[in-house]
Amino acid sequence: MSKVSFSRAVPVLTYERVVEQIERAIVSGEITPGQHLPSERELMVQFSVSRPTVREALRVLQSLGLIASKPGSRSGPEVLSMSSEPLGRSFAIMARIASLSLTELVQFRIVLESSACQLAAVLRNEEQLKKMQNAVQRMEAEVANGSDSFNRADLDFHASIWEASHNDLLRVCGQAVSGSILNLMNERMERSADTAGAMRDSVERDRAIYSAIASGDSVAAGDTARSAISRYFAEYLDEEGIRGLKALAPELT
Amino acid sequence: MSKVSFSRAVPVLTYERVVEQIERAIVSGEITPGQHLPSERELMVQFSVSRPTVREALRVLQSLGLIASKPGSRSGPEVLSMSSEPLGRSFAIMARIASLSLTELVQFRIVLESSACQLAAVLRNEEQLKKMQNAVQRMEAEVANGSDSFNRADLDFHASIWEASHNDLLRVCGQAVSGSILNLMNERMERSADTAGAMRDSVERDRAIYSAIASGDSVAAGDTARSAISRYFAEYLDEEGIRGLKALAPELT
DNA sequence: CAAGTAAACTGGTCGGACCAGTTAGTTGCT
DNA sequence: AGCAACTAACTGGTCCGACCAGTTTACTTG
Repeated sequence: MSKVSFSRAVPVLTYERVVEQIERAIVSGEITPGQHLPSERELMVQFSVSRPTVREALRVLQSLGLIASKPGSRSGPEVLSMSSEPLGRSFAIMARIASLSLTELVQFRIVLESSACQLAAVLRNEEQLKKMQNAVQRMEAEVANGSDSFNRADLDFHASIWEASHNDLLRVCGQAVSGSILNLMNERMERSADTAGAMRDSVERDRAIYSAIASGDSVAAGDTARSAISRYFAEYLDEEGIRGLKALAPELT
Repeated sequence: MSKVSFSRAVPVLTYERVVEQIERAIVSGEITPGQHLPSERELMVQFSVSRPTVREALRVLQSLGLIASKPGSRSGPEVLSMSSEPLGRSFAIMARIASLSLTELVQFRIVLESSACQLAAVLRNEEQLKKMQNAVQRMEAEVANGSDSFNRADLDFHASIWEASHNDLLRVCGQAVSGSILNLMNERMERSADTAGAMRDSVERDRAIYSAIASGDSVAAGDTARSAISRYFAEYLDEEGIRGLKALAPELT
């Protein structure tokens, strides 16, 4: 009684097979970032397909963030190293199209960012700690100078946390979802933030997170970050969202 | 002293502008999933570009998971509803190309899966609970019947947890990273699992997680999942990975 | 009126062509 | 001989026109 499981008999498109072959060559390390693919005209003879087909395949690979084409370049399309851009784009699309609720986004961010703080508390080095401290101080100084430079300092602070977590996956996803939340909130409501009071609250929260990370207490860092973010977003969530939040951050009660 | 900030003067590619316009129309809800775009020949007159240009744009949108083209369809490319596939693809690519370490992947999975368990403990309904129980029982029954059907039951169990978390973002990312871990481990080492003993351990772990979720205790559910996954992967991680794990799962000590 | 067929579409692929930009090799000048 | 300017070759971006195989629609025919 051998269980045979047939797979969908999908028609094979020519350009897809070109994509497959090149993608395999890249992810397998056969071609490494920085190297160059053959030119389109060279590829069309190697694959025995027409140039439009080659170009459609290259466009797909480009939208996956795997390669970049530059006209005039004598050396053909360049193989890129990782970039968070296509992932961020997917996140943004999902957030907007996929009926992804603000609740889900906020929960996701809480999970990622508090975990990053836990990791950072243990893995951060002096240089990264210095960056965080510097960013917090700049936030403090910029409270009076309008929201633009303040927000930049705020972003720098969070970026240094991601960096200190030593986990690129956390960083990329966290930053992507943070951006999506900003977009979603910007279009849903007037940003009630940007007032001096809200800025001072932000500084206080970030300072608390910084202290916990600096002390090396991962539990405290996680708890502080969790409750800070939770409290910040709680007012925007519905009842079920609040219940979920309490499950993620029991220390809120 | 007004701060002007110039943006990169990127040359505007024709097909990119077509992508932009269609993408905007889709994410803004102007065209909803299930509806159809005009045919390629119709699009080329609307955009005043040639068909190759239209096709390159459609290929990009297709690789983003936004549309699907089917030859012969009288109604043009269909606008799709969300799918996790492009996101999963991005994850897989990042995992393999981006020098993403197993440590990072495992940390990420622990964070997502334990959080899903916390949420599921509070938000799960009876039907989802039933699914989990059913899956665990099937795992138990299939221990003797080879790894194939056992793994299927295992996957079903985790899938029902994701479902019960009521957070699609967690689910998509969690499943994507789980797949990447499997791939990475499969090619790095012989799968030492699949033995009856390893299967029984899995059953025991999943049963513990199930009990915690069923009891509605989110803290216990999170702790159980965290330590279960951590213990499972600990042997594969390096020293820094272990330190990070301890930061994420203090109850391990 | 029903069944079958033919015409009018669809997307997939191909070949050839032109343009603007970059680059490398060559030429010409000092 | 060394260096600068120029030219020719090649790159990707865009376009045109054409053909094929498949599906859908509408018409013709029994």
